[in-house]
This record gives sequence, C-alpha cells and structure tokens, in this order.
Amino acid sequence: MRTPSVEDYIKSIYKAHAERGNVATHELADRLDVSAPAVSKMMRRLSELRLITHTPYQGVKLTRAGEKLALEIIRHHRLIELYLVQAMGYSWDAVHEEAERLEHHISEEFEERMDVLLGHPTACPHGDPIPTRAGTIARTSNRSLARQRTRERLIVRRVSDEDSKLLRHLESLGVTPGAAIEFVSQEPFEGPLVLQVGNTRVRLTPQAAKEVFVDAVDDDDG
Amino acid sequence: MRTPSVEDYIKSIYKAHAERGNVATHELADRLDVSAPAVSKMMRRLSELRLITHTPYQGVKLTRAGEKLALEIIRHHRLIELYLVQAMGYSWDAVHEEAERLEHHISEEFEERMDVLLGHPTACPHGDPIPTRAGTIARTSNRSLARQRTRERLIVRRVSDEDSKLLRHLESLGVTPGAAIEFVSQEPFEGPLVLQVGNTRVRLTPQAAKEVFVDAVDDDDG
DNA sequence: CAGATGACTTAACTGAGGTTAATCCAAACT
DNA sequence: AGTTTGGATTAACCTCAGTTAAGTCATCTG
Repeated sequence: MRTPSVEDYIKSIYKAHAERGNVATHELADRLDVSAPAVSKMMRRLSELRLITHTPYQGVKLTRAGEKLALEIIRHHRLIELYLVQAMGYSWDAVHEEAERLEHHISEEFEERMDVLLGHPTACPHGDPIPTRAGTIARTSNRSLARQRTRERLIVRRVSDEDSKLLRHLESLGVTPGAAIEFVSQEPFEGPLVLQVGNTRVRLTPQAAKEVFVDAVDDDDG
Repeated sequence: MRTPSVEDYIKSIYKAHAERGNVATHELADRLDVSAPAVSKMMRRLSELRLITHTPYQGVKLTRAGEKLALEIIRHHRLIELYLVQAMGYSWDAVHEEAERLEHHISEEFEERMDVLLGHPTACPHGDPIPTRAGTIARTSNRSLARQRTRERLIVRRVSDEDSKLLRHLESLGVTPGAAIEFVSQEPFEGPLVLQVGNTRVRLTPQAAKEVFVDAVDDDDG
C-alpha cells in the first residue's frame, strides 16, 4: 500500500473527477497509459485499501482518505515544481516530468522545508493551487480560454503543465499565470484566437487556448 | 533493468568490495536486509545485465559497467546529502535516509544543477568523496581511528553516515571531517579512546571510533 | 423489446522482487 | 581421503503491476 503506482491511480482519479465528474475505467486507462484490465484490477485493490468506493460497471469515487492522499501527492508535485523553478533555476516547462517522479519519494521533512524556503506558496509555476497539508485546496478557474466568444479583459489563472512545447510557446507570448490579457476575437472557421497581451497582439490556436484557464478581470483583481 | 532494487544491489556490491575485498552472498543479504536466496537470484539478473561477473559458490565482481552504475548512484547520494545540508538546512545526521530514496529518482539535470549550485563539490557532509560524472572517484582514508594505538596527531577524513545518533554524538565532540585531533591514549580493557580536539579532551568508545577514518597529519595538510 | 455494441471485468499469463524449505557444494577436520 | 558443516543455490510459492484474450453487463438502437 502507498506505492508510486497506487499514488498515481489516486491522483488520476482525483483529477479526472475534478475535470469530468464521473470517472470511467477507460478514462483512467488513457490517463495512466495502461490497459483497462489493469485499471479494473487496481480498482479492487484501492477499494480494499478504502481509498475509493467502486461499484462495478458504474464508476469510482474517492473516499475522504483517498482525497487526502491525492491532495498530498498533488501538494508534493506542485511544491517540487515551484522549488525547482525558484531555488534550482529550472525553466517552467521542464519541471513537470521531474516532479512526477519525485512526488512519490520525498519525506515530510523535505516537503516542509520546501514550503518554508518558498515562503508558504499558494500556487505552482503553472498557476495551480497548492493543497494545504491539512488536505484542503483553493478553488481555481475552470474557464478555458478556448470557450471565450466575446471581447473581454481576462486574467490568466493557470495553464496545463504537461506539454513543455506548449509551455515554451505560451511563455514567449506572455500568456502566463497572472497575466492580464484581452480576448479580442477568434478568426473564422475555428481559427486562432486574437489576444491583446500588454502592447502586443498575439494569436493562439484553439488547441493551445484549451489549456489556458482564465477569470474575468473584475472578479477579484484589476 | 535499472530499477531501484538493481541499483541498491550494485551499490552494496561496490561498497562491500571496497571494504572487505571479496563479496559473499550473505554479506549482501546482511547489507540489504534480504534473504540469501533473494541475493542469489538477483546475482543471476545482474549477470545477465552484464553488471557483474558471478561464479557460483565463489563470489561476485562488478564489471566496468557495474562500477560506473555504482559510482553514478553514489554520486547522486553524496550530492543529495550535501545539497540537503547546504541548500535546505538539513542537519548532517538526517540526510542519509532522504538521499537513500532520492538517489534513484533524480534526473541528469537535477544532478547537474546540484553540482553547479554547490560549486562542483568533492565530498559529502560526512567526508566521503563524490565520484565524478565520468565514473572516477578519489581515494580516501581507510584507516579507522579504532585501530590507532600510539599517540599521534590526525586529521578526521570521513565518518560513516548511516547512524544518525552516532553522527549527532560525533558532532557534539567536534569529531567531524576536516577536524585536526590528537589520539592520546586508550583506556585499559578496550576502554574509550582519549582524544584531544581543539582545547578539550574527549573520550570516544571503540564502537564509535570504528566508524571514524583518519589520516596522519603530515600526509597532505597540517 | 430483442439484439448489437462497446465498456467493464475476469481469466490466464509474465516478470520483478521477495519469502521459506530443501538441496548442493566446497572447504575444513579428523 | 571421507565426512561434516555452513554458506550458496534451487525449488516452490507469494504479491504487485502489468499484459492479451475471453466473457459479461448495460445501454442504445432498430
């Protein structure tokens, strides 16, 4: 129990639930890049470990213990990402992979020291909130820039951290967490989005925009 | 291949060879806290991986590939130990355990960044030399303080890193790598060693002294 | 409402890494 | 040199995490 594999499954269930609601077997198989039978079998193990409730042929849901485990691993992941950028000079597109391994192997002390050295940060370099040690997490934007239709001033909240090419691209455009941008228009036939970023006008494909999450500018900040 | 387990076996073979010469099955079983059959079986795997040469009922020896792997893992371990102390504020008695896990999971980039941030260090906090990336390692003292019989001025070179209680004790006595000490005498009936450390006279049990390695003062430095 | 379809699960197998029990070998000692 | 003996190996088995192939369930459709 509490092997890297178990932790990966639990994390994937948490994320799938947050993004899509109900969690199907093939959804996890896709995310974890394993076969569906591997998922089925692991669901039984996780049930026995009381980390999930699983009704066969229906779906799967984390117990509170499972959710806490997921949040602990996610906390590790995001603290590590930020630490690598802030303390070790990594670029933000290179940290995900490293964090993906290390998150399973650091001690409580390591986690605590990173947290202190970073000044109890609340978000990772990609804008995702860092769960607390107690197992809570701040709500964050789930509003994808790709769904924007009307001209509006927006704040970039977070971007998906998994594709480093995309991250390098977004950085070069200035589309990074915290940035104030304006959605101007979308070119016809599912063409690129036209954005105002600072003084420059940039274009972003819908595929890229899907991975960028925003809030309206008048929500919290100006 | 190149699982944490494989790396641990290779590292243990390297260390056992350095300390004792020939490497027997039960020696590895003791070090790794597994059964002798587990060792026997792993020896076959490591042979197939061309990391060792194994003549059944005789012993085991690392190939050059095995030695390079061992040195890479040891390099990871010692860089991590030093990084934890220097950059993260760990105490020297707490780093071994953490390094023991992380050594298997860091990337080349992580290794390289630690190395640069630490200024290409040559020794870990316990005085053990850090292998180079090319797979070479500096010779170090193998002269245990426990074997000292005559009054002599000595330099502490390194101390075993595995027992954190011992490390805290040695630190409190000032018996740390680089320290100049003088062996004064040993009390009768395998009693404690009497040492002069700076201005104070301290006593150290033979069990503890066994884990401290020294050089004569006139060897390299004064 | 029966049947086709596709997702989910079960079955049988693989490989890594471990266990204990049984066997084997080599070195040491009469 | 034969026998003892203890360390090393093999055998049989376990768990974890994966695979492919086969079977099952729920739902969507004609």
